[in-house]
Amino acid sequence: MARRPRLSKAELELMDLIWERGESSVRELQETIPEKRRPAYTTVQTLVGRLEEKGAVRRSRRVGNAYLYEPAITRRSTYRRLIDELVEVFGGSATPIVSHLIESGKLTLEDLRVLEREQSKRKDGAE
Amino acid sequence: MARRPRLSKAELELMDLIWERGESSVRELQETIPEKRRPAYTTVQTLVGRLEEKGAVRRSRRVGNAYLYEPAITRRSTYRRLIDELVEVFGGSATPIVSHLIESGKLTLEDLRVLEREQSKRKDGAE
DNA sequence: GCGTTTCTACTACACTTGTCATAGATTGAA
DNA sequence: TTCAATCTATGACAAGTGTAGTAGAAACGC
Repeated sequence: MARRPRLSKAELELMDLIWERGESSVRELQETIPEKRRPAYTTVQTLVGRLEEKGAVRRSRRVGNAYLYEPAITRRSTYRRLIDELVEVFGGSATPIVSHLIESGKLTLEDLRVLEREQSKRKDGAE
Repeated sequence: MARRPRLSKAELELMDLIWERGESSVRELQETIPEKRRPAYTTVQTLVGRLEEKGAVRRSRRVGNAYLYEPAITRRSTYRRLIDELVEVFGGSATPIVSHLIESGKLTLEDLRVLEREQSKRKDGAE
């Protein structure tokens, strides 16, 4: 029911599939997961059930004897929440996070420049 | 024992105090926590115990009948791990994280420019 | 219509996390 | 030396998470 429920790691991964595929059955979701780390059918079923309880997905319709599920929250708001929580750990400040990203090589100077340009442009448009 | 153990939220907050204060007793840690959200003494004791099991702190010495604990891992490597895990959720890409930070207003264009300049400088120095 | 397949509903269970209580050991002070 | 204060050791417990099994309902193929 929560607008931005707290999702666990496994739930998040499942949501990614659901956002990607849209309306899906438990079977489809399970088979979409690469075989190497594919959990049992009922494991996926349990996770989808929990996602439903949390208001992250809803049943859209029925096909055969199976339910189809669709997202009830957006990827955006979910990721947003994740990041907000990380920022909180960092005492509310975002720059240390970016510094770490740079140091770990995950974010290059070039990435920064692109982001900066994009942002300048957006700002221009807005004014 | 792990070099970069996985710490829970409460454990992380406690580590922050320990990094801040250095060598500390359970009592000192507990009393350092703002009264509004200060947990019971034994709660802190349990958390410190778990941190010790995880290899995040170690007993440094004894004062009176109490132990003092000191960090056994660095803040840096710990934060690094947190961020690496978030990046993983984002499919290994860091730029969406920065985009979100910008959108949420946690990171300004000015922050970006500063970070970029710092990074350019560091790179110059390295070459 | 009836068996086979496929779903859902429900239960289970070990591990982690946040929270704390109780019991017994250690100290410090009178 | 003995008692109150303070620690440590240990146990407990509810909620959340990852994982899966079983029972019974529903649908599909013939």
